[in-house]
Amino acid sequence: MARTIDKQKTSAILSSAADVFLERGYERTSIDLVAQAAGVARRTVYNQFESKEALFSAVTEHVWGQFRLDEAIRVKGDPAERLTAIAKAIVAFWMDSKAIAFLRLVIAEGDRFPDLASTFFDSGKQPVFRMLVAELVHLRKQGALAFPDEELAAKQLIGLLNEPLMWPRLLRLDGPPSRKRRAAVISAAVSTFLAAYGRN
Amino acid sequence: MARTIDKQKTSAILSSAADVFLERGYERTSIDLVAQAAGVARRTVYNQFESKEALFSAVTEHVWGQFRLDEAIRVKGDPAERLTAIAKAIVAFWMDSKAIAFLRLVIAEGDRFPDLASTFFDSGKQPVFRMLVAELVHLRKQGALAFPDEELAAKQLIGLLNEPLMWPRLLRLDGPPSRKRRAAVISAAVSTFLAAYGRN
DNA sequence: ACAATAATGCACTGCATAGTGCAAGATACT
DNA sequence: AGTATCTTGCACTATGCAGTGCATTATTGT
Repeated sequence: MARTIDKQKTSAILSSAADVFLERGYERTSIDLVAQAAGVARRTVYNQFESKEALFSAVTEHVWGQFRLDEAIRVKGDPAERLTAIAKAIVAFWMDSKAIAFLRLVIAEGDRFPDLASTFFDSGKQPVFRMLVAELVHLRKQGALAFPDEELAAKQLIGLLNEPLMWPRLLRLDGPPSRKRRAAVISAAVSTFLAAYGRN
Repeated sequence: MARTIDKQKTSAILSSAADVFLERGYERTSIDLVAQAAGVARRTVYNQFESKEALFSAVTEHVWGQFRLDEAIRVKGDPAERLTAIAKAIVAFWMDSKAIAFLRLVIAEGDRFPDLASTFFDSGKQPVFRMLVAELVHLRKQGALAFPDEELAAKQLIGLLNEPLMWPRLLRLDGPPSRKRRAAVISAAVSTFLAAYGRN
């Protein structure tokens, strides 16, 4: 063998395709556009990816890898500090505009690519959600919290964060929130949550 | 004049086009599909609407008219009852699967049709939001509630409702919630909110 | 230098679709 | 009945795009 597939071009294609798909959606993205953005011949795209659908799948996996939630969240201290740490992680996840764009894509193309929504959910939301539920159950066992339905409680906390911070961005009505704004929303969310379920 | 535009056909086109656009999105909807769904010649669609974009705009306006929030919300009683009434209205708004589909469309096509998102916000979310804010301010003036930022408080309440009830539907992970589930979420949201901000 | 293989460019097919033109038929007002 | 006007169906243009074939060029390990 004298030459192998150019890995640099492969990743240039993946990364450019990610940009284009995230910005324009599936239908309005042509292979021509992707090739041009990657500085590569269209034929090369087809040499490396079976079809537009295959490229799209590869792209979603690729993009996905960039969003892995930081697993190393320091959860310690009193209940307020522990919940604040998790809340910060949730908020940080959506800070990246690409994460928002990806969510838009999931919502828009979820019908045509059913795996997309479930993968997004399983790999993206679910782990945070599970961690949060586990933490809530832990705190309840300690007697620091009291609530009847831990899953609903977890969703409530997430809603207290996402509705003010993520919604307007999903609808393109706002840019990323300032550090101050984030801190205010996180603080209000944790306070509200603890006022309802805290036992102190 | 011996004949006017057939209003029945016009509304058949609008209504069928709404179905198709809401289900398939803008790009994947062809005028052929719309005409077929409406039981009308494709040429007739073009006789009545300038272009696909014009049809789409007419459709969004038409769909929009079906979603007007019920203005006749009975807000009376103690704070819990008053907030529950508003919460019910918010939840009811999203019960209709077409409202969810419309939201999906707004998110997906907001880029290509910038008016869409702002109109949706101004005519759809904003009125409820304003009403809720006004009610919160009213209750604060009465001394029944205490909070520093009424807009944030309103978003929190909306988040407590939407995160559990609307999100999974937007991502096509769930169907419409049962009456029981809705009641549970509304009750938990109002309780949580009052635990944080109630003064009794 | 050589050989193997990938990248490139270009022509090409095939298909879906937006939008137009037009003649024939249907419809409703007078 | 007569007339104006809308509807319909069909042919047609133009465009964009997915995907393929192939000859030429560039690259890289040996």
